[in-house]
Amino acid sequence: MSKDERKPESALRGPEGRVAEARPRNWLVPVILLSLKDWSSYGYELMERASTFGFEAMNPGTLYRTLRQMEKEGIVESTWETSKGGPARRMYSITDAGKAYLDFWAKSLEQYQQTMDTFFRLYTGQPLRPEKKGEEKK
Amino acid sequence: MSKDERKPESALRGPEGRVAEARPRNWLVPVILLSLKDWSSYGYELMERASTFGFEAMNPGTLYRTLRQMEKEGIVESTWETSKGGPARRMYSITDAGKAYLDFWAKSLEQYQQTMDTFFRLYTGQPLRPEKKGEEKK
DNA sequence: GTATATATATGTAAAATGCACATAGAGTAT
DNA sequence: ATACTCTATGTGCATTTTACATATATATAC
Repeated sequence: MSKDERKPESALRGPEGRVAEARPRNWLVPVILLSLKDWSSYGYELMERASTFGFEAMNPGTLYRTLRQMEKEGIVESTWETSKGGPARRMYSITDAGKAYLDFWAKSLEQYQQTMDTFFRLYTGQPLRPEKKGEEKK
Repeated sequence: MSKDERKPESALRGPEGRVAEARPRNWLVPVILLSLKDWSSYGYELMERASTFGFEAMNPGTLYRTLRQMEKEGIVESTWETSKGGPARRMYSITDAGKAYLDFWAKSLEQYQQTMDTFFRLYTGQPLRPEKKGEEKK
């Protein structure tokens, strides 16, 4: 990735100028963990792989900072790799705690997919009916 | 909803204490708009309805602030309703701009779902394979 | 009258994200 | 040799989003 081909990552905006992009929060962490689950890797490479998940506009600062934070939390660990040509790389690998976290996250994701399905059904289909005065819950 | 049965809204945390919730950012706005699309409503009621979308732990402060902000942006509008018993309610209804915004958001949400599907397929199924040195893209 | 449910709101802090910039090794062209 | 580019990692600061604690007021039930 050459230094000037980075796309601007300013968020999409809807008709009213408000940000209208369904981006998950904390998405970056699970993406990194999933990547590291099978092959250890380093920041620069992870950045490129992240595009697979729609993270094309990934910003280096955020990625590197997140990696360091994740290491502090014990879900990844790193060592310097100086053997290959070019600048040294900090090679990251996932820890057992990291795997556990990823599993946990995946479960949470399942739940959220259901929630979004509900949203869509209501959006495209039958309207959301509120209780009337006489039939309040309990 | 009585004053003390509010659940703590601290986010779900994974094994390492890290937040593990696949909720998209700014989720609240489309949820409100979808609710208002069919029936005008007010904050307190919206809060209860929001639970339908997995917003059980919605916090009043955030909701009311968001509603005011949305009004400033012109995607909802409000009037005071004093006719009914109890404290006055600020009744909100969706504007045309709000409908447009909701449509816009829904499109973005579809993309988001695809991204999550991809994530899930990679998580459960075939591993994510990085290019090896000899076979770089292009 | 005082406790409770209803209803709206603000002030402040913390967390997440974005943007701009800084640094440096190694290879390639001039 | 030196300038340029690609690779690679990072920091500082601002903004946006979300969370937490708390304040206020009206009506009804006891």
